[in-house]
Amino acid sequence: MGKKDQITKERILNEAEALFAKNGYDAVSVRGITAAARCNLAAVNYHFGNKQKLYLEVFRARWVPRARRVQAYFRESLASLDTVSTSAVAQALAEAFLKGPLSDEERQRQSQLMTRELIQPTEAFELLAGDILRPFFKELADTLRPFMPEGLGNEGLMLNILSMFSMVIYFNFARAAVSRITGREYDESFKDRLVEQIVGFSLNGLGGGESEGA
Amino acid sequence: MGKKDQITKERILNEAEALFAKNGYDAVSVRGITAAARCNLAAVNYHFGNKQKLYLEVFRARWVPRARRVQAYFRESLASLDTVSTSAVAQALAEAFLKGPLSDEERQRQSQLMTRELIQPTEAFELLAGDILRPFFKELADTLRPFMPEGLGNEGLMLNILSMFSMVIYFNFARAAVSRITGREYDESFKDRLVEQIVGFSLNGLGGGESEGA
DNA sequence: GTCTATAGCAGGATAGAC
DNA sequence: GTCTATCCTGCTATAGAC
Repeated sequence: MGKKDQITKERILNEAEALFAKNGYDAVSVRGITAAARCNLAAVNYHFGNKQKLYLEVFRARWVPRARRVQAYFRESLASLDTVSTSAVAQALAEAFLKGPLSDEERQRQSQLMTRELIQPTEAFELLAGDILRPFFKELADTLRPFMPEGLGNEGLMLNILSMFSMVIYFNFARAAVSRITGREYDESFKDRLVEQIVGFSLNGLGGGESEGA
Repeated sequence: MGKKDQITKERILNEAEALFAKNGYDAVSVRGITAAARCNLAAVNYHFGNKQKLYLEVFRARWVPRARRVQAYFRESLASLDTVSTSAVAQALAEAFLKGPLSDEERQRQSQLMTRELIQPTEAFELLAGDILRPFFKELADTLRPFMPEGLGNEGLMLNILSMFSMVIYFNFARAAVSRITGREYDESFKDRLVEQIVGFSLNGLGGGESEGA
């Protein structure tokens, strides 16, 4: 993004995204956004109608495309392998989300925006769930299905995927707590460690369906 | 809570907690709180000083004590067993958090308040992490340590605990997404299913090959 | 498309009566 | 301890100049 002459609309979108992710919808004022975007207060209403529509546009124009980039990265990681396995899927998933194609700042924005919608869904949740989560989980299910025990139903498979997913997003959004508990900063070496952790933890959970139940 | 004549201070705390959990700090107004508590606007400032101090008091007077109840429930579950195992710990943990001593409403409040602080820590995070999370994770580590492989350092053990924890809180706070993906409501039978899922998934992740418990 | 100016209202907080 | 009345700040949104 070397473009200094970004049009105002783009600058607003960028600053709005950063602020909404960091502070949440209600804590962010249109004044704060336009000040950060070095433009006039009225620009938000001119370009987006109102604050709520700007928030939705952040998801449409920023969040969703980045989620697709992460998914594409995941897909290419898998495609580059000779043989797929559960551990390969877990590895590709954890790497895509924790190291993947996004900058560290983008990754934080992405997971903060999503987690806020998971806690307290708004209109944006429909977009997030319908356009991204549901299709992606479906894709993961299709990929993992051949490796799952025969007795495992679709629900069991989905819960396994959600369990993996919970770790991936937790280690992204709860950085403060994770750093405090482990005493480690989120540098490259710790992210490698987290990928290793998620893969190791998931691998057994995914492969060991037979130890469930009584 | 049959007391209709709760003193105003208590009513304010209750309503404030519900509103802060549901909508987040910034989306909640002192006017909204006092209206819900059927008292005067000035009562918040009289009893708590200001809005921020009321928010902190919600954690001190409501969140922390409830977290202790959940921990006590977990401890008693373990203490009631003849032999402790990794699967028993995972089971007790998942049950304490997903079924445990709290009402469903309390459970939602609790995890929403915590998750908001995990995404975006405020002063309350110090309380939450210092008084509850850190000691509890330490306790879990001491309990699980004997069952872990010799090669596993403290960091590995902590990451295992955090992995379990991530599932537990995810299945509490991301109800909307989980329901949407699985197509299931959070009734008792589904909560049982989630406990089973967390135990099964964690058991192997924790390296519980020696899984003869419960 | 970007600006200034302002309407119109909701927010936190306080003063002072009771 | 609870109330009413009020201050003042900051918010969203719009009108209209340029």
